[in-house]
Amino acid sequence: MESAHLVKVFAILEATAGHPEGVSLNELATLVGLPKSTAHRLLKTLCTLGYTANCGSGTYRQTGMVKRLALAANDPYWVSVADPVMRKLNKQTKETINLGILRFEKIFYLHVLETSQTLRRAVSAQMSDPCFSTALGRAIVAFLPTERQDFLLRHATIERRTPKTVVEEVEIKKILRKVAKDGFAIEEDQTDLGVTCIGTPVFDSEGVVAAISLSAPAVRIGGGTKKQWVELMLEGAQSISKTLQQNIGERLL
Amino acid sequence: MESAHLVKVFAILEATAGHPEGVSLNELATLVGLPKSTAHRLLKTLCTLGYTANCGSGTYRQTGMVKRLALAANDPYWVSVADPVMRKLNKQTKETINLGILRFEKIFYLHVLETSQTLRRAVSAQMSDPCFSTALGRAIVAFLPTERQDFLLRHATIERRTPKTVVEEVEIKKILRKVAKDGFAIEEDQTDLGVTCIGTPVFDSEGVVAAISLSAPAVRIGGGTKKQWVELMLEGAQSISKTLQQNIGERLL
DNA sequence: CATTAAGTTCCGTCAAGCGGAACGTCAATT
DNA sequence: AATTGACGTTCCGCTTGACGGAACTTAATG
Repeated sequence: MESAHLVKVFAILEATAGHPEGVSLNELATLVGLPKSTAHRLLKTLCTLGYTANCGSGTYRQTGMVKRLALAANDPYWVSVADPVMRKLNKQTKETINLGILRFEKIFYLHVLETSQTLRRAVSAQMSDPCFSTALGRAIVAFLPTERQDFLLRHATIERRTPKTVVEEVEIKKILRKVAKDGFAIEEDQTDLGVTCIGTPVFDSEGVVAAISLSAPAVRIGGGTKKQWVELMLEGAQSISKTLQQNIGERLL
Repeated sequence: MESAHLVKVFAILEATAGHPEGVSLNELATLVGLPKSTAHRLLKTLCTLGYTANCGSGTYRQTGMVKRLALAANDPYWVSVADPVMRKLNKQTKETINLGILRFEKIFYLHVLETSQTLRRAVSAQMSDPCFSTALGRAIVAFLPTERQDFLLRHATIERRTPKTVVEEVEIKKILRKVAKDGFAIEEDQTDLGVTCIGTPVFDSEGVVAAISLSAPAVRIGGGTKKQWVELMLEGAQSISKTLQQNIGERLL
């Protein structure tokens, strides 16, 4: 027979749509006509996938990810918001600045401003990279709810891009904790040998949605420079976040 | 382990989001990193559920249903569009006029204008009824793609509300074909004995999204009156459809 | 403190998803 | 017209993970 499973999942999603403040498990279960335990299991799965969230005391609500299902049209919007800030960073540092998002367990580049210097790592928009080895990825993942992090750790392909790429789950977890503590990610030789990246997270009103990163040959990132650039990147990301949060609802399509 | 299934399904949905014109199976499969046959199977399921559609020659696109997942906020919009028309019908006929939509295999009433007469069938917004026995439901289902109709026939609970309720699949199919041919649904004694309903479908740019119905005690619907009211209901539904189609995109949130 | 209602977890059963391989179909190329 | 290749679609045996009743936990109420 056909996927009865999906019918139920979507029924639950539709049902949560009408209740931005959250619905109780019971209400949901009766509304969609499902046994409590089944509704609960599905809801839990949806939570680990990030489409719903448990807002305490057993009530559930949709997250922004559901909107994003329909509105990948958001991509150009994010680019348009981030671009001015990225340009400024690009000018100040003379290095490559990227905007990336997490989509099906991979990092996709939405926007890339290349360094004007000849030694550069050439990426282009629409390309994707694994999410644990990139500063961009780490800057996003570290700020996701832990259940979603665990899920990604278990499912995302962990690819050894260079001999130095960290691939042990325990190590990755340690790194993510540090990123969460620091507020930014730094990565050396993880995706390409000789390339260092600084990644900083971008938040909308619901949490991380993207990150920006600076990537440059390690030889150009000295001690003082590094600290300075981290500051610039953090400021940049915060300024993008602020714009996103001010425009809540204005540009959802 | 956790629902790998859902991850894939949502990956596909997210991937289709960026391509309103449609994506080829191959592109999708490689984009989300899934074997072709798997991607194809999931896509087919999503199609029968109505969330994607096959736009010929093996390319697929999202339908408006994905938006509706996130935007049950559309409900008030539809009510606001339909209300003036419904009021007019209510005044002209002096009977109860309903606006309903199909949601997880049931008909939900979004808006009800009751007759002023004392003999009435009392429904209220937010209530739900089975989809095959109501004129409202039939008026919607009859205009859905056949695969989705079949799916509903197989999954929706077919409830015998009165001794006269039609419950045989073959009979229901026959009725739906007639509704599709006529452009409206008429139902007598199917949900409540002594109650007759006339249902007419409302379309947005993508297809049926709702229906309006008139429900009245059979004793008040004579031969001439019936014909006249069907005309009025058809006109009303068309006028609502027209408004919806003019506002494409304007009010998606 | 008993009682009820709601959320959460468990677990044996078995339906249903999986995906490689085989098959159709169409169009460009020789 | 035959050949090739690329892509969409279907098949089917293997195995996974969904199912949901019942038991358990927690919170609110009298």
